[in-house]
Amino acid sequence: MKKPVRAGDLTIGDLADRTGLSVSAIRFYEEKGLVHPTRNSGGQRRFMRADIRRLSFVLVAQEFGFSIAEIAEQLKLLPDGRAPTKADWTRISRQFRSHLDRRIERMKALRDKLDACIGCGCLSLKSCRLYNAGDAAARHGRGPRYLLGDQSDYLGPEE
Amino acid sequence: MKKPVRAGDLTIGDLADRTGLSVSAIRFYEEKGLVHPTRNSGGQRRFMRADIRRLSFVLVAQEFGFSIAEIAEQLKLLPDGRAPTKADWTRISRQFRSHLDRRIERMKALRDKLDACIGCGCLSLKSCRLYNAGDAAARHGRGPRYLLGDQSDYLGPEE
DNA sequence: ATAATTCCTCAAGTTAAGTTGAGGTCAAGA
DNA sequence: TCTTGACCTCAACTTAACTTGAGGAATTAT
Repeated sequence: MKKPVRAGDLTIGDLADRTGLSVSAIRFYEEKGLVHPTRNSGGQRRFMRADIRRLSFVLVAQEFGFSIAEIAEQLKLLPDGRAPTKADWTRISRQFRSHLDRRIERMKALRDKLDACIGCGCLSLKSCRLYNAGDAAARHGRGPRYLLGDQSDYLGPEE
Repeated sequence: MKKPVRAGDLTIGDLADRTGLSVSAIRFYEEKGLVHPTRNSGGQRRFMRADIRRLSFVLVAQEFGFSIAEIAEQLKLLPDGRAPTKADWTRISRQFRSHLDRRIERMKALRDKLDACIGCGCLSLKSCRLYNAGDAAARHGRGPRYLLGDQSDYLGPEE
């Protein structure tokens, strides 16, 4: 009958079973600062039960397309030494929700632009000026100037 | 005064200027089958104006989180030899839109689960059974069993 | 006709997010 | 106790999506 050495302490394998992550992924996440296990006398990692939730959060955030660095940023809002309280989780969840909302809004905006573009058939020049320019959340220093149907489809006055 | 060799033909540099992509990225995309330029007598690539739109589509789709492979799949719906017509673009745009809608719905569903989780504070066990299980679009063979607050927070009857 | 650009290929490097494997230690159960 | 399974570290490999650089050819500008 396998039971935790000390109630509330989990081995890396336990945590893997409970989150669905691989052991190697959990070690990797530790390296990236997403979890901070302690070590037992023999040098093995020991996790808190709260880490199950921490890693679940990581997985969900990844599904939403957040990078590990961004997730680490969010997780800094949780206390490190003690187990997070209800208030701690509520705070981080709200923060996260607002990030999500922004992402969803951005997707919808892009989709609506695409819709407009379908409407015009994406072959006329003037009627399809769908810029990206206003998207605050656009990737740094990259991205398309226009959506579909760029004004440069028009060769210019010399033609 | 720089002008296209033949009306409608663009060098890789022209295309880079017009899409905001780097020259190397365009070569890379060719390799991945996203564009199919011809070559001039000297072996240099020559693109059609329609490729501006093709690459804009690639950029937008990437913003939405589609991989190059997925985008290539979509672009197969466009004719390869001739320039795409309005009907061609309408078809692909509609296809794409439905993919988008599914993605947005999925995000919203996840967000709502997260909301429920905020409601319960994510610390009670039984009240927070937010499974991923039903998500058809979940990544293959991976992902969290539960959202935040796994039932395994409950140590079991032996405690 | 030259010089300056731009283009070409091919190989190697880069970042993110992990996985895999070698070689060795720790812990749990019979 | 002893063996087997779980764990440890560290280095190297993997895929996606590109970038960078070397060495050289084609175009364009003067």
